[in-house]
Amino acid sequence: MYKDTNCGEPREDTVGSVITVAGWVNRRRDHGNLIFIDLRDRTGLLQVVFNPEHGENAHDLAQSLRSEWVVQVTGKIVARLPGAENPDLPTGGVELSVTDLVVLNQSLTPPFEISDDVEVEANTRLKYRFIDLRRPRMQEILKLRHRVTHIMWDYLTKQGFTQVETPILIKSTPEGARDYVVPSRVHPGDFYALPQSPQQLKQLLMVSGVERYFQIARCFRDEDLRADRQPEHTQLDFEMSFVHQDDVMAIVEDLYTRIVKETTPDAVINGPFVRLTYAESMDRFGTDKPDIRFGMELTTITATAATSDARVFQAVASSGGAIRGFVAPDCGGYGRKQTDNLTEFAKSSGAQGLVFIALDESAPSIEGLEDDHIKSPLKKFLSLDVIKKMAMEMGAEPGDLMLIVAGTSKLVNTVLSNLRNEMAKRLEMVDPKNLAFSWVYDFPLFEWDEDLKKYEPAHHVFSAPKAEHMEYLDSDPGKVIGTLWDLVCNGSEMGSGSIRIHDKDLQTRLFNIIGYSKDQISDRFGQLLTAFTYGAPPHGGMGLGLDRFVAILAGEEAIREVIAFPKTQSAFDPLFDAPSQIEDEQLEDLHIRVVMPKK
RNA sequence: GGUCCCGUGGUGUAGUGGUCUAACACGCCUCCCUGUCAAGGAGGAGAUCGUCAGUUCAAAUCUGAUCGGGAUCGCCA
Repeated sequence: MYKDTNCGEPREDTVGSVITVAGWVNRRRDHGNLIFIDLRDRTGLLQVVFNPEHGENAHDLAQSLRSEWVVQVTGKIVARLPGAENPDLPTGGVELSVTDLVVLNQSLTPPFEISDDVEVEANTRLKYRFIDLRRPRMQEILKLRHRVTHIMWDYLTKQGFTQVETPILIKSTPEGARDYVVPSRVHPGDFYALPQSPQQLKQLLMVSGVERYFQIARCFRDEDLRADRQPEHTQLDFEMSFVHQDDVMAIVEDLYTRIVKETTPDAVINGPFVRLTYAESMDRFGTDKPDIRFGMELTTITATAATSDARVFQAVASSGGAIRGFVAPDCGGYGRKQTDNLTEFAKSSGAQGLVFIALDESAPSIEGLEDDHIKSPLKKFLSLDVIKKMAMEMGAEPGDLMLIVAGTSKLVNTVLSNLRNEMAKRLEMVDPKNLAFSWVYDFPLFEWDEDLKKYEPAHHVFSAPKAEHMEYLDSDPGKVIGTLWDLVCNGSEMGSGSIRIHDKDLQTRLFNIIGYSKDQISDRFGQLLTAFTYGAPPHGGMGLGLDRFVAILAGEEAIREVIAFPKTQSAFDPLFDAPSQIEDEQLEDLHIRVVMPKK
């Protein structure tokens, strides 16, 4: 070993001991005859002092030291001079008085400072990710992520789960996202696909009798990126036999609560997790991933609004649309600029417009509202009675701002849920330390796809319909509720699970409903259907996004921050310059010809 | 595919038609300095303002295109 002690370890009780440490020069303070170096390794910082009286050669050499050089130093741990202690460092009571210095490696001046409080452009950070990861914050996140997966391994092992690896080179079964694809050399013209998730594999493992499987599994999707989406992400994937919905939820709830408590003691986690049906969640929050840390729940006022003279409202109501809104408390004093800004925001989410009704705080009550208490672009179309009625339905008080959107119910929900989150952010209604988990369950099995004019699986095709809804499978598939749920935290989807179908005939019926042909079914799902004919146990499980979970624990918005080597929004890796062209010989081996797109 | 924001020494920012021969902080280099810890002091180097085209007597600044980054809708678990 190049060191017998870590930089973060020495304390007052080891004063007098002679130690050797090794690490990076974090900072240098050169006083001429006295040189201080903060030496950094994974455990922390240690001040080392070069004093010619204790090591002349070392002192001479130390004059050449620069940031990020890698050095090994030997010396004696001494107590700091009274008054020279540094209370900000755990090792701040002592320092290393150096007798010997070995330069293990020099370093160029790093492209940016290794410090948490320097914000560097994303591209530069990724190009020099190996340096970026030296920052204490990034080291902390890497360790946090490790601890999370460690607890998962430990906990699930104790619960009788077996970790099984599944292939990365598998078959393209296009459903949902676009596949990443790998050409085969041995089979000209054929391709593997990288798994979007190990869904079929884990179900096969249930048929194999594993009963309790888990994997920290890499999943790939060739879709456009977002702050919370990378081309490859990691999920805690698990599956259990002989379980019902509550059994699966109980495992996750216990596991996630433990992880939060053990890794992020400052966080305030709710328990037990809130349970909402999909229908209730859509009704109250307009989304299936509600942030339940604040109120401002949505109200439907279609009937009342339709009685007004506002043509927008009448038109929407008569065409079967929805008029909904929520109350932003104490925002009745918003000026033109602020309301314009909100309208702009609503439009960016797809709204035609945003109707607001500001209620002046000087109004004695809702009943006592007078005409000049009200500000609204639709004021002349809304009678005082209608406004009062809408305010009462929505629970508005004098001084509040009512925000209303009209349109198809899907659009209204999208706009209002985005707007609700935005208002919470602007009004600083959320404490970032607060982790509010909820289970959203009873999802519909299918969604009508307006473009394709057919039903699409709301989650995936393997979820079991509720027994009591079987009768609607053929008559009205949109009505069928599945044994299907999501885990949601702070408005972000953390994972989804279901009780799966384990019956060949039922699974085939589902495939038929979403319009798969016989050939497509046997091509993509033949192996699973065959397996179901050999004694498949009832089973269910979940896939839980690890990156999002760690990001929430770390208080980061983008999962990029919790992935060691992430890609940019255009799925590019500036560190390796990937993707890149390959040699002609490689293409030839793979029987591939490249056709560039026309400009 | 759409919309929006950003791109100025190594890093982060200021400058939004002429006074820019581009400013500031940090970093970097040289010298001085034995108690600093975001050390201090003195001096110095370093940028054709992402790229290309255009408007103009004059462009970092205006326009268009393009490239790159980010946010978001579509898309996507």
